[in-house]
Amino acid sequence: MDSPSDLFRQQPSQMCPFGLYASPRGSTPTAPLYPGGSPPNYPLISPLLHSNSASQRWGGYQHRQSFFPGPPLNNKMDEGVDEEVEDMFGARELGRGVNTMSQLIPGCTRKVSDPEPWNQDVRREKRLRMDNGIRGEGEMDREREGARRDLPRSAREEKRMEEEEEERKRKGRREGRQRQRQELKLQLEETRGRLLELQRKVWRVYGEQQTEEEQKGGEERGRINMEEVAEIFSDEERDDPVVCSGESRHLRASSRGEDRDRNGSEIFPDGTLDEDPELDGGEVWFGCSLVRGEWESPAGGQKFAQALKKELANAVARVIDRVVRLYAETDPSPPKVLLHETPSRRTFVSNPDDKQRPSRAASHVEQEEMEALPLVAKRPQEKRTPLPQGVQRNPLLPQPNPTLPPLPQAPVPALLPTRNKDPFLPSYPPKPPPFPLPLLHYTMQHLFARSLSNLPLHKDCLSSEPFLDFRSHAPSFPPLPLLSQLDPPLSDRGRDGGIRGGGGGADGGDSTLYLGAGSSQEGLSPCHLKKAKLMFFYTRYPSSNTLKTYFPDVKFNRCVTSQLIKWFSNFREFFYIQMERFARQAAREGLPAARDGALRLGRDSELYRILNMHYNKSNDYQVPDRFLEVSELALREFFSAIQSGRDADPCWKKSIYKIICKLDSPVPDSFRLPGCPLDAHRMA
DNA sequence: TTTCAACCTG
DNA sequence: CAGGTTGAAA
Repeated sequence: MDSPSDLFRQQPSQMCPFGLYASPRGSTPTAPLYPGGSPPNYPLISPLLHSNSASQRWGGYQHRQSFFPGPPLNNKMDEGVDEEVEDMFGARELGRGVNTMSQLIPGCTRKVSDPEPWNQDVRREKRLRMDNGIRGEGEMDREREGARRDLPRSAREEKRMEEEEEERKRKGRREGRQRQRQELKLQLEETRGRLLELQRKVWRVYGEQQTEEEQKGGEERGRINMEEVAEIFSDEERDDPVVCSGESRHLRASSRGEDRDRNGSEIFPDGTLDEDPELDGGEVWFGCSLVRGEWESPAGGQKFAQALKKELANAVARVIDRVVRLYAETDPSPPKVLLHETPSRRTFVSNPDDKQRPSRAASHVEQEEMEALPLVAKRPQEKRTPLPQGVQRNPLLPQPNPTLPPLPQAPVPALLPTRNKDPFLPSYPPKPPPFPLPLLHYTMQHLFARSLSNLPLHKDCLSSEPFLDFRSHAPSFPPLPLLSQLDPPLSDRGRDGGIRGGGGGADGGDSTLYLGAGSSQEGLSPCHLKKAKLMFFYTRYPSSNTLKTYFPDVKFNRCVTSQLIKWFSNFREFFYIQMERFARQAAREGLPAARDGALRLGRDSELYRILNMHYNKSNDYQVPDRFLEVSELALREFFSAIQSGRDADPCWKKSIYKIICKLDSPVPDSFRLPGCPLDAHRMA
C-alpha cells in the first residue's frame, strides 16, 4: 500500500503554496529569500504525514526544492514571492506590453531612472493594499479613483492597464488558493478514507463481529463503520476537549454521513474553504490558537500544519485504539485473573541459628514495628500464593535462552519461572498475566506488521522470564496489545511509558512488550526498572552519567533522568528501611551475639530473601557478594546506632548514609548493553 | 538560588 | 513507584 505521503508527494508541483512566507510589509521576514525567484512550492500535507515534525520537514524540503525548477511563475506565483520580485525590481515596467511576471523576470533590468511621479503612487497604493489585505474591493477602487484624479492622462491609462494586470493576477492567486484548498480537502478526504479502510482491515482480521456484520450485508457494515468512526471522534472530543475540538466536532459530523459531498466541504466546519476566502480573522482555528486568516502567515502556516498533523495522528491512533479495545471487550475468553490468593508459608529465617524468631516476626509483628514499617515490609508475604496444582513448575524443562529471539511457540516453558533455583528461596507461582494488559504506545506499523504476519512483537528485553512472549502468558488473548494513551505528547510518555501500564511495574507488569530495541526509546520500560534494580546491587548512588552509560537504549531527557534517579532513591529508601527494621529487631531481641557476627547477612537469611525479592524478583540474577557485604555493614551501622541510642538524634541516619554512599562498586560491563543483564550461571 | 537526597504520602 | 515537601549543601 502506498503511504499517504507517497501519494501526496506525487504531485508536488500541483501543490499550491499557502504563501507561508508572505510577510506583511514592514515586518521582518521570517523566511529565507529565494534569490532565483523560484518560490518555495511546499506541499503542505506531505510533510505532515511524515513522522518527523512538520517544522523539521520544512527545512528538509527547502533543500529539496532547490532541485526543482518550479512551476511557471505566472500562475503558481506565490504572493510572497510576488512581493519579493517587486521588491527586487523596485518598480515594474508598466504599459510596455509586459503583462505577466513571467515575462518580467527573465532578463529584467531595473528601471532605475523612471521619473514619473505616478510610479510612486502606484507603489504606495500597492503597499497600502498589501497592508490592508482585508479591505474590500470597493474601498480600494475608491482609493484608486482618488489617486487617478491627480494623475496625467497617459499615466492614468498605464495605471488602468496595471490594474487590469493586477486583477488578472489576483484572479490567478485566488484560483491558486482554491486549487490548493481543493487539494487539501481531497487529501484530507483520502486520509479519512484510509482510516476507514484501516478500521475495516482490523475488523476483518480480528473481529469476531465481523462475521455477523457480513451477514448483515456490506451496507450495514459500512453504516456501522461510519457510526464507529463518529463515536471515535466524539470520544475524541470528550477525551480531549481542549485540543482541536472544532475540527473534531466537524469530523464527527461528517463521519455520520451528514451532508457529505465529494468536494470535501465537510472538512471544515463552516465551509469557509469552499467560498472564497478572504478569511476574516478573529476566530480561533482548530482550537490550536491558530486564528483564521493567520494561516497564510509563516507562523500560521506552521501552526496549521502542526494542527493538521496532530489531528491526523490522533485520529489514526484513536481508530486503532478504539477498535482494539472493542475487540478486547468482546473477547470471549479473557485471561483468567488469579483471584484466590492464600497466604503462604510464613516462616522466614533471618539466621539459621535463630529458628524461633521467624514465626514471631511474621505472625505477631509488634506494633512499633508496624508503625515504623508500614506496608513495605509486609507486602511480599501477602502477595504470595501457592502454586496451583496444575501449574507446578517443572525444573526439568529447559529455560528459554534469553540471548535468542523468542521462539514462535513458547507456551509451557515460558510460563515457568527461572526463579527458585536457589534452594533457600520459597517457591512462588508465576505471576498471572497482567490484566488489563499493559497499555502501550503503538504504531500503525507495529499493528499491521503484527496483524498480518502474526509474528511476535519485537522486544528489547528478551533476557528473562518476565519478558517472554505475551502468548506464553495468555495464549488465548489476541496478539494485540491494548492501545491507549496515544494522545499525550511524547515528552509526557516517558513517565508513564510502560511503568504504570505494567500495573505495579515490578509486580507483574513485567510481561510487557517493548518498542524496538535498536533505537533508543523515549520512556522507561519495566525492563529498565528491572535493570535499575539489578544495578542497585552495585551502585546505590549512581550519577546521571552512570545511568546514561548503563541505559544506552534510553533517550535521556530531564524527565527520564529524574525518573531513574527517583527509582534509585526509592530503592535506597526500601533498602534503608529494611536495614533499620532488622537492626531494630535485632536490638530488641537483645542479640547478645551481635558482638561476634550474629548480624551476618547470609544468603539464607530473611533479610536477604526480602532484598532479593525486591531487587531481583525473578531471581534470575546472582546477588553479588559485594552487595551482601554492603548490606551487612549497613545493618551493623543501624544496629550499633540503635543500640547506642544515637537514633534519638533526628539526623542519626545521615552518618550511615554517608558510609553507604562510599561503598558503590563498579557496575559490570554486561549492564552496558541494552536490555536486562543475565547471569550465565543461572542459565545453566 | 539551585540541586539533591531524604522523607512523607497516596 | 511517584509526587510533593523539606532541609542541607553547593
